Amino acid sequence: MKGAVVILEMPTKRLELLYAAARAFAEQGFDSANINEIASQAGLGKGTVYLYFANKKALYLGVIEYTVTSFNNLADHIMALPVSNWEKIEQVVHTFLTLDEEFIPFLTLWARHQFHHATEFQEDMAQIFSRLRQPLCEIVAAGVEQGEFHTEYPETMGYVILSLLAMLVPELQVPYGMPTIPRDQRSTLALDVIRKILGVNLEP
Amino acid sequence: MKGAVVILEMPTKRLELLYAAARAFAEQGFDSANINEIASQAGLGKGTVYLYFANKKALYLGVIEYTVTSFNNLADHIMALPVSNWEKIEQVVHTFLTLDEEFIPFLTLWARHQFHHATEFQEDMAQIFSRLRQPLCEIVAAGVEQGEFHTEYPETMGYVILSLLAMLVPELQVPYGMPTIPRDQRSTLALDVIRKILGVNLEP
Amino acid sequence: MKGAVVILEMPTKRLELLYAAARAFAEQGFDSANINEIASQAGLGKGTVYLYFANKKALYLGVIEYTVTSFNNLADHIMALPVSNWEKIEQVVHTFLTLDEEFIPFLTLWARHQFHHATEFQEDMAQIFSRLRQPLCEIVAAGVEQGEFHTEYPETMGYVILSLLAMLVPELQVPYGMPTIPRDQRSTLALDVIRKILGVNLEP
Amino acid sequence: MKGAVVILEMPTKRLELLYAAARAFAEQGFDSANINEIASQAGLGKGTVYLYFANKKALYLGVIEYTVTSFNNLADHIMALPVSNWEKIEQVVHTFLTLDEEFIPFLTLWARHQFHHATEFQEDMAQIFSRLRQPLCEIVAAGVEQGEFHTEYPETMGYVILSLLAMLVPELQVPYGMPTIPRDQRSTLALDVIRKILGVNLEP
DNA sequence: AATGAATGAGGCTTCATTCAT
DNA sequence: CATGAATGAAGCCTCATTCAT
Repeated sequence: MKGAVVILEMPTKRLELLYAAARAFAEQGFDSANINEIASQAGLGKGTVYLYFANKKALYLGVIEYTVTSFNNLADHIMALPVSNWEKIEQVVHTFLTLDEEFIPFLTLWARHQFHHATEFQEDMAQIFSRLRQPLCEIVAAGVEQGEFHTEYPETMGYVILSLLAMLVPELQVPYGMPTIPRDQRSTLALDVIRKILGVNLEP
Repeated sequence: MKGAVVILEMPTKRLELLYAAARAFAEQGFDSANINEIASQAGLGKGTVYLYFANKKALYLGVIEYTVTSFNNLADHIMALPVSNWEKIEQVVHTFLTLDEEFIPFLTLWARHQFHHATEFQEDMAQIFSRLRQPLCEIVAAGVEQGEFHTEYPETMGYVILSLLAMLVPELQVPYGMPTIPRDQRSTLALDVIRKILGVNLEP
Repeated sequence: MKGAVVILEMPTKRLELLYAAARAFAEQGFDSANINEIASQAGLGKGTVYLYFANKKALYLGVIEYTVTSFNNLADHIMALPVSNWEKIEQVVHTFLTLDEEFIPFLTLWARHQFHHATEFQEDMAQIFSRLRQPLCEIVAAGVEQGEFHTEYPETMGYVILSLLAMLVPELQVPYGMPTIPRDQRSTLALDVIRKILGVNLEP
Repeated sequence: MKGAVVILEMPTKRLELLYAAARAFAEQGFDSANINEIASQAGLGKGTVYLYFANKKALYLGVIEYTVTSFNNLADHIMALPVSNWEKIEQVVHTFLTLDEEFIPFLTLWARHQFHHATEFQEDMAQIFSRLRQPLCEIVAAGVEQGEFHTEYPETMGYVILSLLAMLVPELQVPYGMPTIPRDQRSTLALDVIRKILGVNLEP
């Protein structure tokens, strides 16, 4: 339950609820997910959910909130490392592609909102997501400024790279569509493409 | 109602229903979309919907089916052009980035299922999506074979390019997040990145 | 279509409608029966039904009306025969147990209302059924008066006999429950029981 | 609520629901009966019905199930009495003709299915009704074997007697049709006819 | 006289939410 | 803090009925 990303302090029950809810929302979507089932999965009674969250929407937003905070913790950690921009990118890639399994539901929900226009609560989501750091954007921008990377649209490239990473996580992809790249080749592939996109010179 | 992509022959009522449904499903998702409202939007009574589609699910699948067929028509057209692989890619990029406005809802639904693990009817969706051509994958594969492009993962790169294009359509993005690239720079940006990814030599 | 009981003059289409409706109502009940299906069975379009009957209820009452009239025709015929009361009973038994197959649905509807408190339109039904002759009641009453039969409740015994006859028609019985008496023994059995009930002396 | 026939143990709410449902189904039939109204009659909210029964059909079958069990309890009691077959018949007649008023709806539903080919759920009904004891059939068969009664069709005569009893309960009859026999003469009349049918010698 | 496309009232059912314990 | 029995709003779907042709 406490993956590397979890630093937030909160009562265990609330956390269990967030994880159970994340699984349900990721698998079934907001409307189809069932409060009763989420409660059971969290080892709680149906009514108890309402002691922690005002209603279903608040629970959903709580999950998203937790996701953003967790991602930010990871980002903060990487951004504070005393390494080159390229090495930071390597860190982000590695971190993203080796996330703990029980964090996948949060990743799924994040991807749904980050890239493809999920329908729930645009306004509230915008507010929560405004707090989300985009380390790749920051790194690319810094790298461009320092002449390490070359691109005219640093921020956009940050998102393009993010999207690339998302495509390499099979759990984020539909069963049909893209072929699955073997686990051990994902980082290599990703870094290879990123290098091309950012015009990074191979070897000095 | 008849954008460039619409070639299918069908009763006007059914078509109006598909467009109204696509708008509703894209905006609100399957569960939240309201049959009654869709009917009204299509200028029909609630009950009339059921003359054309057996139930809400069938309506949803009908929309997806229509989307796939429309995309395939576009793909067929481009793939039949007697031009180089790179020029075909230019065609795909251009077509994708200038889709008719009333096709956007279909595009939204497509993206939701293509990239991010929508929860609706996985089995039925898989069957319908198995018919979807991926012209970019085909073009990249052909280009690699003919020495025009260079990559070790042609199919994956096809999807990466697709994802890149999706990111450049503001209607597919959440209001927060990625900055919007001006309309007239999108193709240039896209082609620039694609060239790098595929290792295409810049004309002298 | 024109069994022995049909004497009423009416347009063929209306008659076909009555027969189709009788089959549907008998098999599925008033609520479950489907106007569209009845129309098809009668070789008519859905809308045409409403040229002959104001609505579903009127169609149902039309069927009942037709049933009553048909039964009365049979009764009138038998009651006019110049034979003994016992021979009239034999006639009724014979007629009842050898009704034309296509009259069975009407028989079913009649039984449903005669004996067991069907729920539809009590008021209207009462009015229509008030026209129904009960030849067995009349015969028993006459027989008692003439010393041919012996019972203190002639009318009730008329209904008891009627009920007995209904029990001997397999199409009126549920698939579980009462055993089916072979066709050729039904009259014998019925007459035997009736004789006992009415205290008719065996042989002269 | 607890008539002589009620022995089953079950939550009060479920029982109230069964009684309210029985009344509604008996009066209006399966289709016309309204779940919302049944719930109100039982002093419950609409949604509560679904805590006890999966759907309308299950509620209906629940009522039938309860009916069969109740009847069987009565039958078991009578069949266990250490008295002659004729006295058992007297018991059945008495019991049948003095059933508690609030059991009448169950009686109505029973009669509808026992005798007249109700249209609801033939398959499920057959299964439930296969559990229904027919004490009259059993008694007649025993009586014939012991030389107490005389008939060639014991089982059929059991049903004939049952039908006779049903005719003597005014609540089972339509308002038109058979005349109502005064309450205090019903047993006498029934036993008189039964004696004749079964060839029982009149006491000297 | 005949049709069937279109309609919308009505009813079953689900499930988020409440609240007495 | 915890519970789950009870609720009723909301929405899908059916089908009798209408009406333009």
